[in-house]
Amino acid sequence: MNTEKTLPNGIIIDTPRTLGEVVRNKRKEDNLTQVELAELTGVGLRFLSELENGKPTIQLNKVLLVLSGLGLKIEIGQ
Amino acid sequence: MNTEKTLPNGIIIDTPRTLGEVVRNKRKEDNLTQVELAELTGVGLRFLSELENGKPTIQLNKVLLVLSGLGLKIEIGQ
DNA sequence: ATAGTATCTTCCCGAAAGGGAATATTATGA
DNA sequence: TCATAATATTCCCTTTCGGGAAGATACTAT
Repeated sequence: MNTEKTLPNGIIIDTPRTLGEVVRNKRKEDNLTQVELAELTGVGLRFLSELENGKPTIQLNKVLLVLSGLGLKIEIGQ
Repeated sequence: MNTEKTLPNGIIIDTPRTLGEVVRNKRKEDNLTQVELAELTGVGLRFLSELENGKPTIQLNKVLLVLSGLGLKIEIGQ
């Protein structure tokens, strides 16, 4: 996992795998199962499993749903 | 509470449409056509057009390719 | 305004990949 | 070990992607 932080609480997402690790870590911090998070965010269990395992070809809107449900913000900059 | 809309040098991505706007603006700043950016990043012209227009169901890895090609970083935080 | 040009969007096709629901596997605890 | 919870994977149908080309807009100069 990429633990480099450029800003407080900000993690650079360079690959789908990094994204998956961020999601899994936050979900566990929040003491949620995949089933609970899936229901909370309106995505399927399979999707969530694949997201956390770094599948590259998942759809953007569902990623945004999950991040939003976890209270995470996504930011783009130089 | 945090009333900041963005973190330093960053734009919060809340929807696919916002992402599309960021990509289009950066591409134009760099004086690239869609054809040029598509070739540069290895995605199709149609994909790039759909990305810039906010299509929700595009694939994550291709988004990352385009952002990387534009020299943009993606970051996740609270 | 009009012509001409550059750029962007949309259509078709086949191949590849996505998603939900169901099933299988793995991890955890008594 | 065995039962249960949690996670990963399979089945089947739908959707996306790239490529090429046509259609639609935008831009520029006269």
